[in-house]
Amino acid sequence: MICNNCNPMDTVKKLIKDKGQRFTLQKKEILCVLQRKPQTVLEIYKAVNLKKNTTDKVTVYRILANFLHLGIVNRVQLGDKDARFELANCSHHHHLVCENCGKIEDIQLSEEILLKEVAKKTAFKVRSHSLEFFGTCKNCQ
Amino acid sequence: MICNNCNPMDTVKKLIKDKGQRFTLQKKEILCVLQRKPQTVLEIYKAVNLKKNTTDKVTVYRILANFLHLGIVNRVQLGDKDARFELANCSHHHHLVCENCGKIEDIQLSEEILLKEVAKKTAFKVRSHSLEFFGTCKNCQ
DNA sequence: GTTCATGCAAATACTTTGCAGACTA
DNA sequence: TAGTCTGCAAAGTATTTGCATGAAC
Repeated sequence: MICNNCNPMDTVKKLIKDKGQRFTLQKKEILCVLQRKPQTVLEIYKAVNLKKNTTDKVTVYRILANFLHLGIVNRVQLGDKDARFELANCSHHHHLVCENCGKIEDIQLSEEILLKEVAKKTAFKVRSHSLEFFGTCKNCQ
Repeated sequence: MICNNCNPMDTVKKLIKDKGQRFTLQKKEILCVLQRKPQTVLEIYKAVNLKKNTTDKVTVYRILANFLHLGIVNRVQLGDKDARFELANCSHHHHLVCENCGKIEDIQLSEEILLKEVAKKTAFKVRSHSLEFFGTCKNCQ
């Protein structure tokens, strides 16, 4: 959806407008916040309202649901209870979640071997997969 | 914790008793239900009360929290919103989640290669990982 | 100006806590 | 019988819905 090689903001703006929807201040701010890392609804809500109150929590829920539907964001589950949202980049990647400081790093792996293994072992047709690692980051060791 | 080669019920009973806790009817029923597949709190609650009402929803929450703490169950996130609980078997495995019928199959893979790749690429120390596949099962194709 | 999106209030759903009575060992 | 566990009630969070006002185009 959103490619690393192009400006996410412009790509998303076009996508939204093409659907006959409005590109509002609130959507812009949430996109901006999401550029940093995968975040929970609460984290996004707080980040957006850090300087001045611009966005209601209900609006965050609604915009995220909308973005999810349009494929602008992905929902990821990183061990803990609540889901996180991250920009849907072209490049497929996985996460390294530090159990000590909560830092989330991205990593790209060659998992084709595993996909082949699944294909060989079962009749299940894989559409997507999620792979997350939990442990301690460099700083926390 | 609970090994495939031994009777889960007896193993768990011993584990609970060793901690000075009671092995109640409610715990027994929840264990029985979990033997089938990973399930959400609501699914477990309904399954347990299918024949006759024996267990309050609050009790399901409490027992699951207790089991989680004792390592009797694991919490797994399979794409959808709510967490599922499954018996913690000796054998590490992953899941094939059918997006059509919701069926969940277990699969064992040789993922050492990926763990080595992570070790080579970063300084992150991996303690555990989760790997789930989403797609369509044999029946739904 | 038209239409969609947001904010507020309130409803609904999910999860946790407190306490008295019931049950396990 | 002692001490833990459960059920019920209620509090605390999280998420969704309805509707009038405000913003985008």
